[in-house]
Formats: sequence, C-alpha cells, structure tokens
Amino acid sequence: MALVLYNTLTGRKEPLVPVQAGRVGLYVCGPTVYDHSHIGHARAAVVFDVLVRHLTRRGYQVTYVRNFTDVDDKIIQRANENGEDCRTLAERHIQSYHDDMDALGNQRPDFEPRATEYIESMVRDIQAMIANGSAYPVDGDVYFDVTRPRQYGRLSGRNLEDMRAGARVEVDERKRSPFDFALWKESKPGEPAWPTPWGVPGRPGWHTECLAMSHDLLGAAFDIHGGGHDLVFPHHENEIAQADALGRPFARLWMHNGFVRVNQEKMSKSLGNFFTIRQVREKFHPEVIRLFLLTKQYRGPVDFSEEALLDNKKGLDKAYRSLREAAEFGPPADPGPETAELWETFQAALDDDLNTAKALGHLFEAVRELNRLLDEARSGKPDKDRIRSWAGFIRAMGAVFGFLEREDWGDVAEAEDGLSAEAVEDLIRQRNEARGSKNWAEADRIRNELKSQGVVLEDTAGKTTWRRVT
RNA sequence: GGCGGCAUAGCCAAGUGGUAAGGCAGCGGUCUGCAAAACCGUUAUUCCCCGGUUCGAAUCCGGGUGCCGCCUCCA
Repeated sequence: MALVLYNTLTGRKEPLVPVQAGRVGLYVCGPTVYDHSHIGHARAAVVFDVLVRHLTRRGYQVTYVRNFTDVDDKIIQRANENGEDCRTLAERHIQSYHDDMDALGNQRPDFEPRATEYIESMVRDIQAMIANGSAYPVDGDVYFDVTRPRQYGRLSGRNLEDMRAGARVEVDERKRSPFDFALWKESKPGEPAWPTPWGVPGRPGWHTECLAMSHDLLGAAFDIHGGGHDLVFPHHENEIAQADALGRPFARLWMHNGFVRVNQEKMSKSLGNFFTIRQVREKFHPEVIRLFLLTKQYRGPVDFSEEALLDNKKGLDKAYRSLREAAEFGPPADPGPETAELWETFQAALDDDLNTAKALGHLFEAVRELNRLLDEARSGKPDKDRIRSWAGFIRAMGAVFGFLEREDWGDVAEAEDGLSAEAVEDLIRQRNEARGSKNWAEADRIRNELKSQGVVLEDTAGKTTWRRVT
C-alpha cells in the first residue's frame, strides 16, 4: 500500500510521489529564536522527526531541512530589552532549542539554515519581484502585492474579499492592500542591516526566508513543506504567493501539525498558558513527553496536562519493564516471521498519514504478547527465541517512534533526592532476611518504609527488584 | 462576517459502509506469605441530538447543538 499524507493544499490525503524517485526533500519551518521553546514546538519537531524516521525506514533517502529565524522584530525587541545584541540572543536560543530537541530524542535535520545566512538569496528574490511588478517599495520598505498572484489564498482556502482587514493589527495606509506583506524592512539605527541593490539597508521580512532557503537547499520543486497549523496563514500562504510571483515551482505537499492545548485552548505565548520544554523536563522524562505527543494523530489537537503525562509514563514503564525482563533471556533478536503480520499493520498505520496513535496501539499489543511469553517463562517453559524475537520487534517499533531505546529506564531520574541505591539495596537485604525467617511484619514494615520514600519493591522468584515511582 | 476542524466508555484515543484497536483508571480471577508487576476475563447493545439513504452507518446525506482554530506574533 502506498504511503499517503494529507495535503493542506488539496484538502485530501495523497500518495507521496517524490519529485525524484526514492528521494524526499522535506522543509519544516523552525522556531524564531528569541525565547525558550514550549511543548508546541516540541510537537512539531517530534512529528516531523517521526515522519523522517518512517520515510527512511521505508527506503526513502530523505533530505530534512529545518530553519532558524534569527532576524525578526521580536528578536530585536527582546535583545534591546536585555541590552544584548541580536546575534548573542539568537545563538543562545539556538543552543537551548538544540538542547531540548536532543533530549527529546529528535535527530538533527540534515540542514539547519539560519535566515541571516541567506540574505543574498532573499535579496535576489525580492529584487526579481520588484522587477516583475509583484512587489513595490514604500519609503524604505518593500511590500508584496497580494493581488498579483492568480490565486492568493488557495492554501488556506480564503479569498481577499472575505478577510477582515485590520482584525488584529492596524491597517498600514501606505500599503495598496491591507494584506500586502513586508518583504523587506528598512532598519532603524542600531538594528541589524544588510545592503540592497535598491539602496536601502535593512532586513528581510519573515515570509521570504523559507522560500530562499528551501530553494537553495532542496531546489525549486521539492516534496514536502511542513510546520504548525498556525503557519498556514499567513506564512505559508505568503510563501506560495511569492513562488507564484517568481514563476517558480515549489513544495508539492503541505503538512501541518495540530496544536498542543491547555484546558481546551491553544497553548500560546499571548494566553500565557504555555509550558516550556525545559519546565516539563524537570518533572517528566523526555521519552514520556515524546510518547504523549504521539498518542494522537498529528493533525488533531492534543491536550496537555500532568495527568496525561502521568498516564503515558505508566504506559512507557510497562513497555520498559517487559523489555528489561526479556533481556534476562538474552539480547533482543531480529523480529521473526511470527511478528511479520503485526509489523505490516504497524507500518500501514504510519503509511496512512502518519497515524502514530494507531501504530502505538499495535506496539502495546506486542508488549502484551511479550508479557504473555514472559509469564509462561516464569511458570517454567521459557521460549527464549520467541521472547528475544518479540523484544526485538518492540525495539524496532520503538525506533520508528524514537523511544524505548534506553537501557537504564527505571533507575533513572529522581535518583538525586531520596534514598541512594545502596541504601535501598541494604534495606532489601534486611527485608529478605526477615522474609527468610517468615517475619512478615518486619518485612512489610521495611517495604512500606521504602514505599513512603517512593521506592516500590517487586518480589519475583528468588529475587527482589525495585524501582522509583513519582 | 468568511474559512476550517472536532464531538467515540470515568479519562485519553484508533476506527470513514459490515457489526466498537490500544493506553490510563475500575471490577472479578490466576500468581504471591501479603503485596507489586504480569496475564486471563470484564467494563460503550453503542459512537453529541434529530431526520434520511442502505440488507446493513460511529462511518454517507440533510438539519440542529456544543467546543476549538485561523482571518498579518505564533509550532
């Protein structure tokens, strides 16, 4: 079955037919680096990371580009507030972003271009748009004339007549249409500025950079352009308008991930209801965040809450526990023929517009099967080969999602506060001595004491294991 | 005002014509000194409401209701 993806441009799912057979060029809009990233940014990055993993797994050679917007009004404003220069501010937040994304287990894109590295290309494109009349200068700025492309609004499904001018922002009377957007802004003294052929030093507007960078790194016609749903209008609409104005082919398929919500509302800076990734990381392991973000198909909204994270932590614990027990029967083996059917079903779910929620269901079916085998093993009939094969299968599915790859799950996190591992094991020794003499009261007292310290014991045949819970 | 999305058990969430995946929580059982974990069974005669099409609909059509998003900050 073919891999299909929902295309915002056409409003339906379409088979992925690459420009060049076997290769996929993917461009995803990255963050504007003036602040730490929140869970919404994490979702976008995780979704497209899983897409890349799946496409790669499916045999495509993927070129993944994700940009940094490192020149922009908000960056200038924040830098001024902090009394530092824009470059320093941007650099710090690029590092912060990398730190978060690495922690979440996202692979680095093949290219991470910065807007400031592509000014020349942008100037080239803007000049071409001025030359063919689709852009016009006003004072020191340059605006794009939205009445020029034949179908302005085709991505977001709207037309100029029905839009509300000035709904959120004062109408700039100098523009021909209120929806004309800035390609170039004249710089005030002290602001970042680059020279131009039209004589006014300044900086680019937001909407040109992705056009220039995708063009230079992936070629004019490429396969997939992605980003958060809030980029559909105006950002991506305006990118398409410029490509049209330049007579340039552009991305074929447009993918947009849904929002992360808090109490039924979009997580956003303006509502103040956002949680930064680093905040959430203080309470939850990054793999838990990752699992949570994949529990729903990427196009729908996902509701953020501690309860939801906690539920997912339990699910991940369960899977890791099985893998750890399976490891006692040897390292994970290549998935055998027994798992082939489920593997196909799993892949088919991802082939269908990256249905991670469905695929995750299949992963947990495999966990249950592995636990069944482990139960049989405990009752004295170990089938090592099958155990190792199912463990390998679960790992393989985990690899597509980018989790279940740790060896130290359960011993990690929270270890800095509470009892040391030595102290725990000492108490376990004391308890097992009590158990040996059938002193159940003392054994239970020690177990309860550990439980109050967040350590849960599990007695299995001849051995007591422990884990920390939050 | 325009455009778009969503509504499935206590919670989260798959399922787009053939008789309700999966996770969390709950209940009963097995195992255990007791637990924990795991497994087995169970938990929606029914998919927001009202009509219609069909042998058959959560799934298609029409009409409601509710929630959300976008209409130049935003992943």
